[in-house]
Order: sequence, then structure tokens, then C-alpha cells
Amino acid sequence: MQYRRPRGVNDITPAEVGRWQRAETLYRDLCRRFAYQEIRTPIFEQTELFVRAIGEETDLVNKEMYTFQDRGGRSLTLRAEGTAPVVRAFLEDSLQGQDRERLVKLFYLAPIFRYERPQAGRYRQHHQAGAEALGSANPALDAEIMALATSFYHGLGITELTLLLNSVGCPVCRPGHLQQLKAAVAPRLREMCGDCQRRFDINPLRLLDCKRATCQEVTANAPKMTDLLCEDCGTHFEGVQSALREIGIDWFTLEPRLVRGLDYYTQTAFEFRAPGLGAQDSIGGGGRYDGLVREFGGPPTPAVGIGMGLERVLIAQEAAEAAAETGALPALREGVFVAALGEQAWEPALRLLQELRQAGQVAEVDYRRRSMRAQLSFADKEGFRWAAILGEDELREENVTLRNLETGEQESVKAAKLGDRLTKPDSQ
RNA sequence: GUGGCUGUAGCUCAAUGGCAGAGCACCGGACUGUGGCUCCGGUGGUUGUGGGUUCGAGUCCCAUCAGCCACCCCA
Repeated sequence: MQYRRPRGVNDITPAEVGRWQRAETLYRDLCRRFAYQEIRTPIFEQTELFVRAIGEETDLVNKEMYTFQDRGGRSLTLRAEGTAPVVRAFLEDSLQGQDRERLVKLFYLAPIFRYERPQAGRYRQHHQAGAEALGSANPALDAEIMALATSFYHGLGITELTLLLNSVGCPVCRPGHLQQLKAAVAPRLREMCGDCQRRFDINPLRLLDCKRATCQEVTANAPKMTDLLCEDCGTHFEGVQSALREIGIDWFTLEPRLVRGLDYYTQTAFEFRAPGLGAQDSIGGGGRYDGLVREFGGPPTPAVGIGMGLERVLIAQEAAEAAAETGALPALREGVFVAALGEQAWEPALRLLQELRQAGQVAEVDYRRRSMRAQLSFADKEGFRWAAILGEDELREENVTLRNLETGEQESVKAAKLGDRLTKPDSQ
């Protein structure tokens, strides 16, 4: 084979595409119910957009972006993350209109590109279902975003869910926390791993989510952000929790070590996890980013959002199906297979095929001109519901033998009435 | 980017350094115009790729590509 797909990217084959479409349809329907509107942004943006939003010192910006120069010398980057382009469009397309207080709720289904070493559940191109609500600091909105995600997961049969919740504070209270954190860690910094020693200066918050036991032990008694929140952040964090409980999402877990990898998060940070994915068990995450719109030159605009990795969600769905031993539903039988027998039947069969298609039927014929046995066998395997048999006898009588491939019953139908017959209820 | 495991037919997998195989799937026949069941037969392979060792390599060695696992990090 001369060509293979590049590393870390996947084809979605016809066998899999139904699963994708069902998930996408469910997500669109849920977003409509939650009153979020779809937005589609370009697949690449100015590199600077992501750098500013995500943060210079993050891994995503430092080593994971697909960045290239176009022929005009501009530095562009394939969508590395969903929120920054939406915020850009929110401002550039004036989605708030004249109403400065207007809440703008947007969703998207889009490919994301990150240069990472692939493994199951981690790809260089993946797809995210995301939602962003811009224009309100109401904690009920944070809860709404998590409710939307929960409905999506549940609707796909993913019931064994974990929701981790934290608050990472704001520019008012975070510096104090970082200072206390560094003070608590500093005496034992030498015991920590190289990564953590680097994090200490660059991004001390990340000291908290190092997985090494020795590092965790050092930070175990360090002050928690949630104990040091300012009044606003504390009130908001409480508000998110009570709103979640109010709408029946009372199974979340507070996780003071949860820190997200993008710099723009303020206050709420959350992550959904599901079994069946190995180490890549995060199937969605997000939080509040009250400073980002302003960072992009817009008016101060509080906002909250989520991104869900569809590849991982679908893996979790398959794992859930396997655990429940439900198995995939048998495909619905649909359509008519026109079985043409003999030379004289071929052209009338093509005419019938075209008539059926124009009448809205799914219809197919055997272009290989095989035996009736082969044609019926094929029609059965491909999941057709009917076989319309056209041979010498039928041509003479100007009718068609209509065979129900599920039951094996068959009847003679006048050729001109076939379309009508097929749209009648099956009880016939 | 670091470390490890694995690449044989469409799929799942065999083959002590000595003739590349099985099951499923696919095609055909038994059944000349009737699918699913059964039986019989058949097609299908540069053993991921490129080098090397050897009389001889799917098997050993090197490189490379890809997948997987654990990191880093993330969805």
C-alpha cells in the first residue's frame, strides 16, 4: 500500500459513521433545547489568537500546535482549542448586538488539532462538542453547562460518570494562594520531580496535579485554593454547587487538585470522567473564563464553557454498551432491492429503480447482473426490506413480485402501483 | 518529547531458522426464477517498509513507519 494516513488521525468509515451521526444529532437537539445556537468558525486562526488565550507557557502552545505559514507569510494555527475562536467570533461578529448585557449562548461541533504522541483516546485530530455562554456570571449558568453535558452523556448510555469540581479563583485571590502554595512547597522543593521544579516558577498551580506520589505528598498539606477564595469567588463557588444540587446533579466531587491546562480559566473548573478509557479518562472539561473577552479587546464579559472529546465519548459509549451487554440494536431494514432476471428485464428494472428513487424510496439494483440467488442474498445482507422481482413472468403480466425480506411473504403488485404499495403501512 | 509492547489474508489469530496456514467473511455450486440453515469447492498474502546475518528469515539483528501501553499533557 503506497499511502497511509498520517500519524494520529483517523478515517471514520461507513461502519462507524452512524454512531457519529447519532451523537451529533443528539448534541444538536440538546443544544436547541438548552437554547444554545450553533456557530462554525474557520479551521485555522491567527497563531497569536491561541497563544494569547491559552497562555505562552502552556504545553499546548509550546509543543502541541499545528502552526504553519501561508504564502503571504502569516502564521496560522489549526484550531487547537474551541473557546478562543468562539470568543473571537463573538467580538468580531458583534454577536451581542446593541445589548451590552445580552447573554450569548453558542455551541459547536468541530475538529481540533494537537501535535501529541497518539494512543487510544488521544489523536492529532480529534473532534469536540462544545458550548460557551458569554455575558453572565450567574453560577446557575456554570451548572447549566454541566447539565447539558450530563444529558449528552446519559443520552448516549454513559451512566457511570464522575464530575470533578474546583474553583481556581480569580486575579484578586489567586496571587495570594500561589504565594502561600509556593511558601508551603519551597522547603521541600528539592524532593520533587524535575517537572515540578520547573512548574514552581512557571505555573505553580500545576504543582497540585502532578501524579507522582512523592510530589503529591509534598503538596498534600499545602493550602487549598478553595480555602482562600475571595468573597466573590467563594460566593460563586457555593452558588455553582447549590445550583447543581438544585437540578439533580448532586453526585459531583470537589477536587482541590483539579487544575486545567489553559491559562484563561477563572473560578469554576470541572472535568467529566468515564470508565473504559485507560489513562485518557477525561471525556469533557471546562470552566469559567471571565477575563478572556477583555483580554481579546472586548468589554469585560464573564463567560463559561465546556469541550467534550467525541472520540473519547464514543469509546466510553462502547464500553458502557459492553458492560450492559445490550449489544447494538439490529439495523432497521429499509428500501427496495430491484432484482432483475434475464436480459429483457434489465432496462425495465432500471426504469423501475429510477421511479422508486424519485418517489422517495431507498432503492438499489445489482449492477453485476448476477443470479437471483446472489441478488436476494445481497439484498438481505445489505439490509433491504423488500425485493422487487422483475423477470419474464412479471414483464408479461406488467406486474412486480414484491417479496418481504423479513418474513418471506410475497405478492404480485401492478408495476404502476408499486410506489403506493410501499408507502402503505406494513400490516398489509 | 521519554520509556516499553506489538505489526502475518477484509477480521480474529496459528506457523522449532526449513513448502505461509485455520476459523470467520467473501465468491460459486448443491438449489437453471427465490435470501437466512446445511454441505462441497474456490478467490484472496510483496508476513508494515527498507537493509543485514544465514545454504535458507514470518521467525535472528539494525533502521524506519504505524498501532497500543505508561509518562508529559489533554478531550
